[in-house]
Amino acid sequence: MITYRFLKNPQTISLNKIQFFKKEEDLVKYIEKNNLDLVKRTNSIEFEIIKNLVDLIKAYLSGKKLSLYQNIKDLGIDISIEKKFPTPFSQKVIKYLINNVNYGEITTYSDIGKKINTRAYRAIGNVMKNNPIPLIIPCHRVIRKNGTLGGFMGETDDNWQKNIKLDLLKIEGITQNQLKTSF
DNA sequence: CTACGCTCAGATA
DNA sequence: TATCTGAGCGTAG
Repeated sequence: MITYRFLKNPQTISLNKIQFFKKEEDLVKYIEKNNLDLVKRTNSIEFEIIKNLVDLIKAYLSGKKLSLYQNIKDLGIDISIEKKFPTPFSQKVIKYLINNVNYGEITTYSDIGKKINTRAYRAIGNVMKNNPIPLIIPCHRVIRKNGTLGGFMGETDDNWQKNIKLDLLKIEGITQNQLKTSF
């Protein structure tokens, strides 16, 4: 699910979150709890932008080699990195990730630490954990130094969320032998 | 200040 | 190999 706000001046959308749900039931609950407005707005600028965004994500998921981050910026969609990552440390991590880890590449928490000159590997993981827009900010491309996957969307145990991380890497052409185990 | 975490290297069996 | 332990450090409360 993608949540956003529609901005009036200039007319564009501000991306809020991208979330995954294990069951449809969980999605419905989330919508009710947060009182989300699901009305379709055809024939509007808003609809056009959203359609472009969804088309982009679908293209990416079907294997088209494109930088979601760059393409989405080109659509004029507001991502507000600085608001989503308010601290200097988290901005360093995310900016490194965006600017240096391209489609089909993987890196490790340890590598990022070396590049930004810190040993706070777990803290780097915590930044990723707080990434509200996975896929677009490609934290799925960051794995552990020993070749195992590491966590994804707040989870470190073997579960559906790590499978999503693995699926995304497979889509980008990462092969099993670039990872240590089947996980 | 305390507690926690998408980590890591080293030790142990 | 698998599991445990402490170091390490940014962040939220």
